[in-house]
Amino acid sequence: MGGRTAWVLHVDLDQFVAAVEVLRRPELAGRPVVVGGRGCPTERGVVSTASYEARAFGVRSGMPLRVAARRLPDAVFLPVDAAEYEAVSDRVMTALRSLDAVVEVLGWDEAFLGARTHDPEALARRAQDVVRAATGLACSVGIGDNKVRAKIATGHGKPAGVFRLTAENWSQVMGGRPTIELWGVGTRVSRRLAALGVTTVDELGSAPVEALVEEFGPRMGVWYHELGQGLGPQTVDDRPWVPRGHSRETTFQENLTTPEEVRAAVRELADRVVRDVTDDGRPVVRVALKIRYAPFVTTGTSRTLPEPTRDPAALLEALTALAARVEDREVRLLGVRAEMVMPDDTDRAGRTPVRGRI
DNA sequence: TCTGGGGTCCTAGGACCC
DNA sequence: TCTGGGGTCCTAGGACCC
Repeated sequence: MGGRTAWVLHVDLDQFVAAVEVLRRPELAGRPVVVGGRGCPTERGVVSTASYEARAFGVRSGMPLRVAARRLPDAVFLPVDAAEYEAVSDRVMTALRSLDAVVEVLGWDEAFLGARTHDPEALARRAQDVVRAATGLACSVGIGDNKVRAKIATGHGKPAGVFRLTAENWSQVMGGRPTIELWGVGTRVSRRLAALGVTTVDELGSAPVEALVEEFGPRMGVWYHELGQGLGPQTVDDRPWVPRGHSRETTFQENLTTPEEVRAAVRELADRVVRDVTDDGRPVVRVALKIRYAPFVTTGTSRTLPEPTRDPAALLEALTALAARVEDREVRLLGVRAEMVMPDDTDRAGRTPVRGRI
């Protein structure tokens, strides 16, 4: 089919978690809905997703629930129901797979589509149609000549729209914007860039790569330089994601104060992680414990096992042994993690250094 | 304002080996 | 005796994403 060009589309559900809640409680439509934690706005926890009505009052993802409740006492506060979002997400992805495109799942509410077509906008509209037909949910679609541009384009299409971002309009659309609007640049990196005199996307793209490498290292320095030019990977990969590990963590509503409490909590988390890796089926190579001391100081400790093992008793022993390294101070959070052997055919080479698949 | 939970990947320094 | 350079593994910490 000569002439068809390769496109990357990025599909992103609009206010996914809040929209799913409204879907099963239609009476909430039009009301400010805030989903987060256990749904109790006086507890420790943050906003997972706020509906557009709640966002109008300044409520944002990541905001402490207590702050959200102060801004918007009349909002509907709901607990996170991961099982429900996963089920709806499965229907979304199944709908997308009915299209003539390669589908790479990025998380509950996001996917890349790879396709060769004359009319990417038509494919985008079809994606919106099949998702709406299957679930009743709206999504936005970014169209790009690579993943970076497609992903960033989506934000310009929200809500429920389609936006195209390619080499042609990259500089016009993004050139004057702050670096933090790039996918993979957060507050820390944008601040370090500003210290180098780089504040806009165009400035990042034209900065000397040596200076970026000196500041951020050989991989990240080069990656940021390319990001500034809108360059990025083009390959959409539909192979199922293989997790590197499993972890469980909890923030305690009241800080733990004794070693006995810490041991018991680690034990409980370790039980769950051992169940998770047993379900997964691969041997564990490394175990780790994350500790957040009061008021908010995070640290960690880890150990590579003498040899990979699937034995639940040995894993439990290795995980709980890490608890002995916790200092005798008030503990706000504990987290337990196990990393597994990766199958031989997992190619790390050439992978995007953009993190966070889920 | 007072900061979740589940992830991934990168960097740096020290240990150890050749 | 005083000292190189490179490679790999381990651990801790940092940053980012959804």
